[in-house]
Amino acid sequence: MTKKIQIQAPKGVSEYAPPRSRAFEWIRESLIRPAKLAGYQLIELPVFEDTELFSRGVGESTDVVSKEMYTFEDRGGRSITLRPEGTAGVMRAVIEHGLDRAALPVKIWYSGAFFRAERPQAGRYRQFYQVGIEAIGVNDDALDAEVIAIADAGFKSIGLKAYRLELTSLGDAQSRAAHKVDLVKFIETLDLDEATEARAHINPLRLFDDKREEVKSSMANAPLLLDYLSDASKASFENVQKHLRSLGVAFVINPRMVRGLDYYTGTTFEFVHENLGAQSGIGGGGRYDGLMSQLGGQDLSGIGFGLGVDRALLAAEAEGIDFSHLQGTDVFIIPLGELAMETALAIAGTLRAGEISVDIAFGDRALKGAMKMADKSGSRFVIVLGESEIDSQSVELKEMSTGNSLSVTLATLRDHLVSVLKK
RNA sequence: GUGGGCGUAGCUCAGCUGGUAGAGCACUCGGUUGUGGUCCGAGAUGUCGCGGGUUCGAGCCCCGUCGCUCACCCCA
Repeated sequence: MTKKIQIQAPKGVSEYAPPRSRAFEWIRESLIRPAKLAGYQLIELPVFEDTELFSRGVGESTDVVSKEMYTFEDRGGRSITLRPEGTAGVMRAVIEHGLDRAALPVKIWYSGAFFRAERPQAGRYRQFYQVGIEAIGVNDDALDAEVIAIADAGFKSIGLKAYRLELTSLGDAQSRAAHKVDLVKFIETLDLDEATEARAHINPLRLFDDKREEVKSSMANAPLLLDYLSDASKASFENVQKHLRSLGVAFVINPRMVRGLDYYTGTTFEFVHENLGAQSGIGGGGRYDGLMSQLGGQDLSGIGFGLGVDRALLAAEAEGIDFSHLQGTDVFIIPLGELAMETALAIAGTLRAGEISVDIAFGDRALKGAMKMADKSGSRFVIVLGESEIDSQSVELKEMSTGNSLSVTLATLRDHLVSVLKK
């Protein structure tokens, strides 16, 4: 006798089964809809790429690349990595297909699963979902602002309120270089443990992101990059803010914000939710000047964002957003007997062809049980279909929320429902 | 990689100082003939994560192990 071992999902993956999957699907759609309405076009990419794409694109010095990638060798001996983020892959595809040789900017959206080999915790998964956009080839402050506004519109459309948009600028190369000199000087005066010291050495900016109180307080007086911006960078950053204000997008400046990926330059931003756990970032992005040329393409700038679908769902749940409108079909048909089932199937087909969703009570259950099913399904209307209805070719269309019903002939049922459901 | 918490019916959990298991929700059927949401009745469901130890006896104690979870690091 072999012992049965229950197979479980791999550690740390996020999966969504009904009924929660309804909310997930709706949120994913809602988050990306503003981008579609703004002229962004879909790109479907592989979930795995040549490992070098990420080490070169995202940056060898990032934690994401150095210790969080799912990397393996394929049968041809190539080093393959499950994508940990979206931007590098989009850049690769844009270069590979020459999309950047058309009119600029190239405006792309994507949606899919990403992978990081981290220790899971609330809101942090090994497989997680993001939607994102990239606008490549135009350096325009108005575009920066619009990209941010699109992300904000996505969050607003699902009803989120308890979040803030944090904004900063990493400036141009010379601004960053000047700041780095002083920052390193400052950090050298601190008494840090070895691991933190090492991190500071790789990227001193990362110390701003440390959550430990002692590190936070010792960084309180650290020089801020925003104070080192060149005149041009400063003007550009102010311009982005001006556009955001006129768009009515609320934001706060966070000069201590740090992004985890190395390619960011200029405008960077993060959406932070207020009642999630430690993993409170629900989306973020920024401008990246050198990424494309780094990957062997033209020297074009780009800006984009990634929004966490899993976290947006958690945030929506934390805010108590109501998903009940997502459940149930428009119509639930209860056939009584075999002939009625045949008719029910035919009616369902006709209605569905008119974009009306229809469920049927299968399995020959008692009327009372079927009514309970209809009730629990959340369907808006129910139709009981028996001999008398078939004889008369008309049904009682009962609205579950009110209990009222209306007699409608089968011939006019579809048109009637289309007009009722339209509003 | 480091630290804390937890693993009991499908779900949420209770189980007192050790005496071989319970509630609520959900589910099925019923409360007379073709109409749900409330109410009432009946029913099904667990190798108490796994392995070892202590004990006459362990869901409760000890050791190990696996898993989940939260936090650090980092990030969506």
